[in-house]
Amino acid sequence: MPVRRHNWTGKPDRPVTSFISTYENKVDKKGRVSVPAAYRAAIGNDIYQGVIAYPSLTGPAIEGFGRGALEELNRRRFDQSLDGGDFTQALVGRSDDGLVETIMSLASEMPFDGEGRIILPTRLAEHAGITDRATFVGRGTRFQIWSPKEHSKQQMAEVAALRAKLTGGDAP
Amino acid sequence: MPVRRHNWTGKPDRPVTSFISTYENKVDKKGRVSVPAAYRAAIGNDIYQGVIAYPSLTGPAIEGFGRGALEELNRRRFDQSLDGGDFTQALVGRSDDGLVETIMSLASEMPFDGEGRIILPTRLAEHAGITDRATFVGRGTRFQIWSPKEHSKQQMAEVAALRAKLTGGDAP
DNA sequence: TAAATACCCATGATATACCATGATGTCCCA
DNA sequence: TGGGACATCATGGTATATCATGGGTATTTA
Repeated sequence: MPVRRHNWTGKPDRPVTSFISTYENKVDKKGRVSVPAAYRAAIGNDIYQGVIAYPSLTGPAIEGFGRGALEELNRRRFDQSLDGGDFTQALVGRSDDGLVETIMSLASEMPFDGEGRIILPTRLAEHAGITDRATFVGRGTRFQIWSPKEHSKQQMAEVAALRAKLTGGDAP
Repeated sequence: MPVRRHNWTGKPDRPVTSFISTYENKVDKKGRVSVPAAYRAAIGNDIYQGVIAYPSLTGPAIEGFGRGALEELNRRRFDQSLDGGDFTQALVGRSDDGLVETIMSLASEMPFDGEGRIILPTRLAEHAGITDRATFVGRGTRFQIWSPKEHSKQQMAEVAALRAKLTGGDAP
């Protein structure tokens, strides 16, 4: 059993690995989905082999991270509150920081099985409307999981908006 | 694959490489194309030996650059949100950052094989109308891949526009 | 004890690594 | 300066490893 250890040296010892491209995978009747191998490689250096996920607050999707990124975020949040002398926040949190804390409470750990699959918790799957297929969407520093149908709608909207912005206005 | 990952010291260990000139290469029936040796040399200092590409949002072409550039971009994005104390952005992204996030989802990683070739994903090839030949076009900090036919049209249009601007009068 | 989860092995499809070859370009020396 | 030796490059094909997927069985949890 791997011991949980953390790197407290202060600087990340790995790149913020990039999640790119989109993949559509099958959800079997046990609720398992393969995380795309490219994503696993990006997470691969984490001690904890799995992903952290929580329901997106802006749409019917699941947001996913490697555990390393999440801990990096929390560590820096903690450090910052100490550096600012706000020990109260470090200990009990502060109300106007509620968004991050709410997200933490909504997050789930989803460990890989031997083949690199995860089990989508029903709560998350329902939020994203995922039944038999799941679309993994790279967003650079994190990734999302969509139902293929919702995602194709979303992607068309995104691309259309960007194209309008690039061609409609005076593009650089 | 025991390839050592990026040590990510933070500063780029390579100059801003330049992609110049135009090359037309063959696409074999497996979808492989040789990346021009000159481009490979420009990317060569990257630890990741390959290119990142995504469909151009403004035309039938593929945009490409080295992977190192991508990691640098994402690392900065992540660090900035953390350093700026905007932890929410690190978690859910921000709407005005949509360009980067959409491109990440559209992008593909294309590693070199032993001979310096890449495999054009069908989605990208179709977007650019590439079938059996591909034209690599250097654009300075990045490059593009066109179907030869589309490219010659595009190039004629570009040259004509330039000529008009230069001869037709003094441009603004 | 039933249900849910973790662990193990199997398999077809596909992508990757590896090897081979001709053509073109470069360099060096007479 | 001519020409040959050599290196590099683009290209083609085949063997191998990896990946996504499926299912069975042990093991934990309620």
